[in-house]
Amino acid sequence: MADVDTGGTEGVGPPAARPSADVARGRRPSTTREHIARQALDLFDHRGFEATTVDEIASAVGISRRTFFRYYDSKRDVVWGEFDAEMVRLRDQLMGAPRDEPMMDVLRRAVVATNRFGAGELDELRIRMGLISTVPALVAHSAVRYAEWCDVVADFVARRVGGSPEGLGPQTAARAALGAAMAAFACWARHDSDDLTGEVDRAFRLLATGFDENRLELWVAGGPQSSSSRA
Amino acid sequence: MADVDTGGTEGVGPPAARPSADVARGRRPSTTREHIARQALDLFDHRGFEATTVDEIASAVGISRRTFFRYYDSKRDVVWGEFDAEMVRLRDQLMGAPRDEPMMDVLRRAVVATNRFGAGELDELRIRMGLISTVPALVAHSAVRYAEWCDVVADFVARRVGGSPEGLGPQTAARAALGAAMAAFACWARHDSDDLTGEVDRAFRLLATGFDENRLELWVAGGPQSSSSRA
DNA sequence: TCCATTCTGGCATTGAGTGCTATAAAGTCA
DNA sequence: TGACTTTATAGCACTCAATGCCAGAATGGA
Repeated sequence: MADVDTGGTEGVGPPAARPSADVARGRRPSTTREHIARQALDLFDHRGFEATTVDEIASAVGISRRTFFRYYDSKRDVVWGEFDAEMVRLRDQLMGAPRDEPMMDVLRRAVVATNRFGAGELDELRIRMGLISTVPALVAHSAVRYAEWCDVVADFVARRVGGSPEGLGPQTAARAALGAAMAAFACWARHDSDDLTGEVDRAFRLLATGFDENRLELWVAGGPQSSSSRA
Repeated sequence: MADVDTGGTEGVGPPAARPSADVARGRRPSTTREHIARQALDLFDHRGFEATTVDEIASAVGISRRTFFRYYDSKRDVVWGEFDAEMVRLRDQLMGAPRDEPMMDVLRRAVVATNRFGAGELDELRIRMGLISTVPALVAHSAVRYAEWCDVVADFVARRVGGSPEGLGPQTAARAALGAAMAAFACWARHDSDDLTGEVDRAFRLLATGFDENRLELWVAGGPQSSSSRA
């Protein structure tokens, strides 16, 4: 697990890794991660992910191929945007929850909370999630990116039930929760459910009730919505 | 999802795809998928997956690089061996279960049943699973390979609870079940739990009870073993 | 022997990703 | 203004996975 980070971590020093030093020294970056991501997503959306080469992205942005790889470690990583920041938010949500709130409730609320987006972000997010859940190379890469997500959840579960985060219990809970979240995102990205929050919420209710086939109200779309689903 | 199959599916015609025709016509294959897999796994185990090139595998087997790619679509696929055959077994297990047996029980039994291995296979399996759950490139590829597994489970769940296999319910159940299975395998491959069946069994009991943090007996290793865990 | 079939090997090509180096652009300090 | 340091960029060379193409080897059948 050594290439999970987003920011380039190479010999010299990547542009985005500058921790807002006192003053801006040295040559200024000629572009931003966001700008590259926008151009790239546009190309991916129109021509397809595999059909778009890094050279094409670079020249669309107006930088060299080599510079592209200083902003993103790989072509795949572009689709993930600023994923790391959400990881911090997730951890905060989980660790900050009251101790007496049921574990699975905390988990559901945390995932819902970290996935609340403004109307302006939703279009781009749908493109991102659509790519991630359909393009084989990105489906594959998602496993690596989501490993970090799993670690955070496993830590949380281990605190609740005791034992090591590496143990079977926390690992199983974390990976199952990941599955639920991925299913919600994929369904939302595919058909035009305008209620991402509701999908996440329903998925986690199924998870928390052990997928009881007798509680049909949990399985039917448009079932009882949680209060938090009215974003 | 177009490159999920194991057997090479290229222009000419792959060796392993021959459906046992009447007689053996044409030049005979100079090796087998199994032979290649053995040599490759040996190299991966000793030198590491990334440090082993396809050229090295090919020359270890005594074939050309080009021929390697006629037996396996990619270097990653070698680690997966004959994964497709198990997919058929899983589907049979799920579809053949009595209708009145609880859904999650069927699922648990099916996964346990499709993962029963002889003592002779366990060493190689542990190497395989260790690689799959640690090497980033293989962790990534696992998402693509397991997509098929998810489809099978989602079909089964959809039959039980109604609705489309693409719907949120079946997708969530399938991906969560996959998470449970992966956690069990990873834990077994990492520390030397000699009881793969037991790990799978425990993971699915957690899943079926909604990860209830109050039922501590489910979370503790060595808790109440199911009858089927005595392999 | 001729022929169709099947597998193999070599060659060329594409595309991702990395290491190295020279250079451009910016601020700092004298 | 002119070194000097810092930071970012471009270009080149290289490795490696993967794919298409084609010639040729091995095999059985007519």
